Amino acid sequence: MWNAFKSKPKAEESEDGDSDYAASDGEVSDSSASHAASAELPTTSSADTTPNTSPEKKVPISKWICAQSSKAPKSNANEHITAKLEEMVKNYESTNDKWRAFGYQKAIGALRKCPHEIRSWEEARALQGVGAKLADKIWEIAQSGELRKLTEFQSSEQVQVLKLFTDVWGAGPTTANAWFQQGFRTLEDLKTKANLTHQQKVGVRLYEDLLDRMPREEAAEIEAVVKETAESVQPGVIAYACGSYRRGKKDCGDVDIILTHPDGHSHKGLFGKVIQHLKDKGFLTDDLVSVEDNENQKKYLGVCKLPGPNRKHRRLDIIVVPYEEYACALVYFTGSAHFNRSLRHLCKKMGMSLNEHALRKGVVRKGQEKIFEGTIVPTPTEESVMTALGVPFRPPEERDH
DNA sequence: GCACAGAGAAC
DNA sequence: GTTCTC
DNA sequence: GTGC
Ligand SMILES: O=c1ccn([C@H]2C[C@H](O)[C@@H](COP(=O)(O)OP(=O)(O)OP(=O)(O)O)O2)c(=O)[nH]1
Ligand SMILES: [Mg+2]
Repeated sequence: MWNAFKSKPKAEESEDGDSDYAASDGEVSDSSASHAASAELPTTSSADTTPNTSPEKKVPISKWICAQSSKAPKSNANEHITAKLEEMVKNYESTNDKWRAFGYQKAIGALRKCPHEIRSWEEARALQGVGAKLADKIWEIAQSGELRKLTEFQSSEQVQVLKLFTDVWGAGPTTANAWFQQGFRTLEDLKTKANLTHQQKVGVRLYEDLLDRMPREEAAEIEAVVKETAESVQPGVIAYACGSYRRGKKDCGDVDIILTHPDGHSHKGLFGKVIQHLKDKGFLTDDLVSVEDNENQKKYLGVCKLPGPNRKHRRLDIIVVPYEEYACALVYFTGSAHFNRSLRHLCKKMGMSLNEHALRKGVVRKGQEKIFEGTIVPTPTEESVMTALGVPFRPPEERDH
């Protein structure tokens, strides 16, 4: 029988990441030579290699999405197209075809930024990230309003079930497919017959609540609870909601809170205390990722519920970071994920590296592998992280790629 | 044919 | 080491 | 999926 699931290439080291990101433009792939040419964006004006200080490689930055504001035309003139392509992304993600999903996501970003409606194949093909295959599909939608490939997915029981299962927190494509192969088709099957990890049990039990997004006002209430608790445990603590909330989104999938302390050391031991206080209050209802014996705990992922009637369970993520890493941690935790991946990809092209801990220069890689870590570039602020890369500073609202 | 970010935690 | 998530 |  037909199998919609994309198997992993057998051999070693499959790199990876996950499906989505990209979008808008630039960020072409890679390989040796510095990009130089490439057709590219209308905005590309040559003469824009990074003003980056000295030794790093010169890389034109105008085409990288992290160097551009995410602000798009108020109304998406190609909504009828992007809606269908978004569906395709979900289908491909659930079937473990992450790089194909990645490609679609990139094209969607370009379509969103496009101020006019795409009507012809040539218009579509001219967009960064749209090749012949996607131009065919975009043209098909523009012409007929339909996408046969999407209809095909919708009539596949396997794909529909994989989507249902990958929406369980803690279950990805591999697990979802294993369940499908075992004959499971519904959440009830999972509850009664499947082997579930702790995370997946919580995910099934709170399935609906955890798929829901909350209004930002509710996220602000959750931020306040954590902030007050942290302050009571360690006066002077810095606590902010990042993620989509900090980017100003109207609704948030969860609340991402960063904790640190300006004295440089009082963040130590904070984790255990804050989590314990929140549990004593009855605020946290379930843990998803939380290190038992703390001290070096980096993150807490769990579920909370505000007091009172008619409240849903909400996902809450907390990270605690040393003050010296605050700027890089803020950039990371504010996102978006696409923005981060773009920024990190750009770093890599420049012979640098960026993670939630630090920005490094003089990094030596052999292929994908890092041979020498390089040295830390001091970055006291978010702005310093971006300008060190030659990327214009963007406020959180403009990093919503 | 290669690269598409980089890391923490659960199992 | 793989899977999943941020 | 795209781009090189
Ligand atoms: O693959 C990922 C996922 C997340 N992040 C960072 C950016 C993101 O903004 C932040 C918080 O993650 P989350 O999944 O909560 O994303 P969000 O941007 O807050 O969106 P949502 O409203 O769905 O929570 O962590 C990454 O760097 N890579
Ligand atoms: Mg979030």
